[in-house]
Amino acid sequence: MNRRTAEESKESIIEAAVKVFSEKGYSQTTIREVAREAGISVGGVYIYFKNKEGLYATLLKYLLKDFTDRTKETIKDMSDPADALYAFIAMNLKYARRYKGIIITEGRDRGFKSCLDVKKRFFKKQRKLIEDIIKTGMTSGKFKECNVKTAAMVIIGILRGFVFSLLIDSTALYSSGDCSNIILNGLLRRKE
Amino acid sequence: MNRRTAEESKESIIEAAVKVFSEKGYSQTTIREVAREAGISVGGVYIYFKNKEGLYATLLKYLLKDFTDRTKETIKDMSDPADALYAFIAMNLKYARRYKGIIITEGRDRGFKSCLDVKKRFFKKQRKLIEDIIKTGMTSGKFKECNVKTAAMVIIGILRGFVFSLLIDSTALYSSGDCSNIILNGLLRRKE
Amino acid sequence: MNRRTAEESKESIIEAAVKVFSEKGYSQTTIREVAREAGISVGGVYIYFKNKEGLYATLLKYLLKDFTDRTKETIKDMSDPADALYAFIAMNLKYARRYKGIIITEGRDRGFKSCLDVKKRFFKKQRKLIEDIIKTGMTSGKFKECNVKTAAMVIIGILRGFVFSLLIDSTALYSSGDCSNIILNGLLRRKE
Amino acid sequence: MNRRTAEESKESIIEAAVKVFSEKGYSQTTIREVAREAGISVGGVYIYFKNKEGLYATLLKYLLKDFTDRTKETIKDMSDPADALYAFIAMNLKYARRYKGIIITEGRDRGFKSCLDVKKRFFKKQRKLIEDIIKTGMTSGKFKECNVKTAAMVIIGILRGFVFSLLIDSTALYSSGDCSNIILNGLLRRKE
DNA sequence: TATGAATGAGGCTTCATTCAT
DNA sequence: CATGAATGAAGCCTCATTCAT
Repeated sequence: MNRRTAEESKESIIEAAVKVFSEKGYSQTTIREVAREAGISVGGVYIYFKNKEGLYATLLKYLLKDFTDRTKETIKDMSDPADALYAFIAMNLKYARRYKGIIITEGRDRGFKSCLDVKKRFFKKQRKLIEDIIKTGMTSGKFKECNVKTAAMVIIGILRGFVFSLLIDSTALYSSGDCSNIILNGLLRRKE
Repeated sequence: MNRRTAEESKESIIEAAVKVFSEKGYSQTTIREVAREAGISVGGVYIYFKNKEGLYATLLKYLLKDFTDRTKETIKDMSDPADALYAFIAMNLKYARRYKGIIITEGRDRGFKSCLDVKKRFFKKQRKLIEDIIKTGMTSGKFKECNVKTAAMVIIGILRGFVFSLLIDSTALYSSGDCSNIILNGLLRRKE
Repeated sequence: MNRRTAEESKESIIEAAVKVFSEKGYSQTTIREVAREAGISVGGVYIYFKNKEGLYATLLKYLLKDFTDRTKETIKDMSDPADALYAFIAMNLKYARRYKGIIITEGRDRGFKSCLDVKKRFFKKQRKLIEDIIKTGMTSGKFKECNVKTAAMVIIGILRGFVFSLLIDSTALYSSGDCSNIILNGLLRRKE
Repeated sequence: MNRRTAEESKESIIEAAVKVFSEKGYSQTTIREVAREAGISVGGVYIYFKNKEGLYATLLKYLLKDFTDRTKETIKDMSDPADALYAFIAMNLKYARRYKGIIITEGRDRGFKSCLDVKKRFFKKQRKLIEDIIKTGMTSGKFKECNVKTAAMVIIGILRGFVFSLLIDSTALYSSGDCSNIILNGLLRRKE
């Protein structure tokens, strides 16, 4: 009846879930809709995932790992920290647009330990990436001295904020360039 | 049986709703719980509000207006734009901590036109406030020349991001001071 | 729409539950059917009972208490222990016929601590009643010396067995008289 | 892939089913679990059995026949009816402990005509065995005169009750000896 | 206005059974 | 024969909303 292998089915469910959760958020996503989108029956979803939360956690892991990998790959060979930061930001904004419903998650998933852990680990990795960029910038003299950890958190905050803004306006907001520019230069006039 | 006036009842419902929605987010909040918190019956809520969405929209209006008013009041007499920006940021972070469940809202409320409009209007006002600060800074020569609108949006993004970060770590993150510092000075070393 | 008071509704649900559980046993009873039998909606059942298990536990308590009370009342004034034992047995068989599906419960409810506790307490009371009868009989010299506790348990076993037999044959089996006779006299011929 | 013959597979399924049904009862037993226990696939079960009910009926037949055979074998050469009755009771209690989940069956299987028939036939055989013992006892003058059929049913009831008691207390109850003693001697003091 | 019992649609999940391989 | 992915009906439970009092 169905020609797919188990692996294919599981993947199609994850992909469907990415799509639906991303559009609707956790609470508003129904298993039925994920199943329909994946071309499988409702019961079929439960062959591969323990329950809704388990599906969501798996999807998160899958998505965030993919994102981290791509980001690392992109940044890897950049020597100029400003370029790297720019690339990092661009990458984030791109992903954010696509997966806003997942990145920004609603209240309920605070209760899902499995999801929280995945996210925390992800954000730790992200912060590490930014911290490395900033450190490199400081070492090379291109960035000024600052508290690396704090700076990294602020930048992550900026990016998160972007995602949230998308949920409200959904139209293009500031571009990666504008964003990077402010982060790099600040608002204050240089005394020169 | 109940001594409250209609106005009092309505207000107590809104206050209860602020509390509960803020803690649990939209989907996880039940009318029953709001009613209990407000000391009114379930049916009573529907006397004052058409439905859950209507209650939420009203609450948003109430909360965001209150916030805008307070912010304006705080900033009003500050002459130094850096101070004003700092105050603005501090105010935001404080509110964010308190009302994270409402500020960050889940997928579903994208579907609530009434809510979206309220939020859009609020963010427009907020942006206006920041833009004014930046303009003042630029006029006075304290801030460098930049695209005011974009800068304002980026700052708002930073603040939104902070709220979201709260939902994940819930522990203190960066302080208002750290945040302001980066926004004002940027990461790049000044050539001097 | 519905003129019943809350108490009436709750009672009608319990009565419906007694009927349905008794006919079908726990697993095969659906909340929907209980609700229909009680003339209430499915959701209505959950106003009064936390869940299926809770409804079952309540029903058990209700039914078993009623039974214990009636039994005590019946036995109370009987001076002849043989008469009392006979009455006790008759009472049991009568109830058993009516509530076989509840008295004999299936595997699953072994997992319901709340139910088990109710049943254990019930059986303890029952045993106590029989033990008192036997003791009285022994004191008066009408019953021979024996291990009271064991004898009581055996008698309870006999009665339980009767219920179970009903589930298989459902037709009348042995009468209370036959049953009492064997318990009282045993099979062995008296040496005289 | 699988080296078993058809017969071996079928047997391993029955044995697995005996184990699982006995532990969990009919409703709580899933075909999946039986299959896993039997080391066969879910679909494999349906090769040998029409459906869950069919498997259960077969299992019953298998189990009860085995029991009847062993009981007959045990009793066969006993000349003293009291000894035989004692052996019969001991045998029953032993089996009951092991297969309580099957002996005591939940509501649903009342609907399974196939199962009912199997059980009825089994109980008829059991009763026949007891009746023979009692008759022998009466003929030899060891047992007093009584209604053989009724006495047999009461004894069966006692044994059934024992099984049910196990489901509630699960701890040891009365021993075969205690049980036999009461059945043989009754409670009433002999006038001597 | 106020109450809160009642409704019923809809969500999550399980599981006996089927069927393509 | 055997596999196990897939199906889909059905069960439990929740909750926004209504309405008789």
